[in-house]
Order: sequence, then C-alpha cells, then structure tokens
Amino acid sequence: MEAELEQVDTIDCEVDAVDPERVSLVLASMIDEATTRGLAEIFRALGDPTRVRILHALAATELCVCDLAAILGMSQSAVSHQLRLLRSLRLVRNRREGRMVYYALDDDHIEKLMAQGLDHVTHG
Amino acid sequence: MEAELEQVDTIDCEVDAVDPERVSLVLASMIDEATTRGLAEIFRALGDPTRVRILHALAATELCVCDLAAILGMSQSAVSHQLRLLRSLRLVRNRREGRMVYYALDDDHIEKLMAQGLDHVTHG
DNA sequence: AGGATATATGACCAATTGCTCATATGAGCA
DNA sequence: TGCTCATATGAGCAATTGGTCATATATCCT
Repeated sequence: MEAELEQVDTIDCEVDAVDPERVSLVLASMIDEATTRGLAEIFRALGDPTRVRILHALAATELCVCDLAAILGMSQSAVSHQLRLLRSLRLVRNRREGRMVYYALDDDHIEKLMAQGLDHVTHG
Repeated sequence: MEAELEQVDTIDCEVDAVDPERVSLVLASMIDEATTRGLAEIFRALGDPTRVRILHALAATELCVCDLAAILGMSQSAVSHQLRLLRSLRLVRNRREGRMVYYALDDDHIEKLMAQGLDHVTHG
C-alpha cells in the first residue's frame, strides 16, 4: 500500500478536506455569525421587488404612505407592512405630519448599494 | 359645500393621491419591471447567511465544493444547491478539474457589493 | 468493465414570506 | 365628543425557501 504517499490535496473529501491548508486559511478569514446575519438581513430587505421599488421611489423624494401606495399600485396595508420591515432595519425613517406619515431613506448608503446593484444588473 | 376649494395636497388619499404632482414625478423616474426584478433577484441571492458565507469564502480564494462544505460545516448537497442558485445568477463560475469542481466569484462586482453592505452593517 | 469518489439534482418538508382582510390607533375637524 | 381619514398591525393563507435524503452523473483508477 502506498496510501501514506498521498498528497495533501488527495485526502478523502468526506472525512477531512481536500486542501486543509486552504480550508483553515479561509476559515480564519471568515466573518463572525452576527455580522453574517446582519449582512444577509440587509440584502434580504433589498431582495424583494416591492421593497426595491419603495426604496427607489424614496431615493427620488420623501413620500407619505398613501402616495407610495399610489405609485406602487398596491394596497396601503401591503405598503405599510413593508415599510415596517424597512424601518426595523433602519433603511428608512419616518416623520409624522398631521395625519400623514412621511417616509424617506434613512441613509444614502442604501442608495449607493442600490446603484451598485443596478450597475451589476444592467452592465453585468 | 366648499369642496371645490380644496387644495391639491388635501385630495382624498384613497381615490387619487395626496400630492399628484410628486407622484407623477416619482412615477416617471421609476425603473422598469424587468430591472426591478433583476435587482431584487441579485440582492435576494445575497440575502441568506449561507450564501453570504459562501461568497465571502470564495472572495478569499477559489474552492472546490467539498472544501466549501467543510468550511461551512454543511452537507455537500446543501452547498451544491446553493451553488446552483449562485451559478444561475452568474455570481459564481465553476471549473472542473478531474472529479472536483472549483468555484470562484464570477465578478469582483459582487465583492464590492458585499464590502459596501458590510460597511453599512458595521459602521451603520 | 466495475468500483470508488466528487458533484448535481429531484422529491419532499418545515419554516418563512408577502399579501389580504379586518380592525386598531392616532390626528384633524365639526 | 363623535366622525373621518391616514396609517399600523394582527391573523390567516398561498407561495417560496433552504435544508435533508436518496439517487443520478461524471471522472479516476485498477
């Protein structure tokens, strides 16, 4: 048997890894779980057509829920639910003015993210 | 009745909109449906912890499915399923070498998107 | 060819999602 | 106070998702 001569990159995959050195190197560079979840959370918020449209609309100007619903052609309730999600992630902020509540992007970071994503979609 | 004196911004919300001018302005700037869906699709792909970790790992180096599974501590099947999704969106590319298939980021755009998202999570 | 191994994929299932519908909250006004 | 309107929210439901398990495919080796 010449099994002992086997190289690092031919080790059984199901037990160890093909390239343990590379694996441990990558493992060391991995981000922690909380950051991973936070990152996924933000992207998931952007990962729905309705919310993309909401954020894109708010990138143009501040809007009340009612106008947002009109723009999207959706029910006020549906829009409100989505706004709650976006609010909980601090992607949008709201300000009350009488009976109306105006929403706006909380941060121009999101606008940049959207622009970058758009760049990937169109020019990619 | 003095209903005819009502201003543009006090029009009934349920029928028209509060500020029709603003609404039509925003409507004009809205992106088309295909682009919206494409954008949401990309972000949704980034909107899952497992896929975030996969992409982050691949940002460090090219990896075979087996090593990726070892790094993530997940089954080969689960990883393969996710890789298929990422492949279908052209976020990763693969190259076969013997029995193994190596995956890498298809584009450095994604890395930039991730970095920008990370920025928002940590410094936001 | 036949066995072993790396990856891909289909079927299935529990959990999550995005909406609708009904209703609650909160502000303006008679 | 009582009515109306803008928004928020809970319950419920169909559709989607992310995993497991079993199995198919592809490559290497003898």
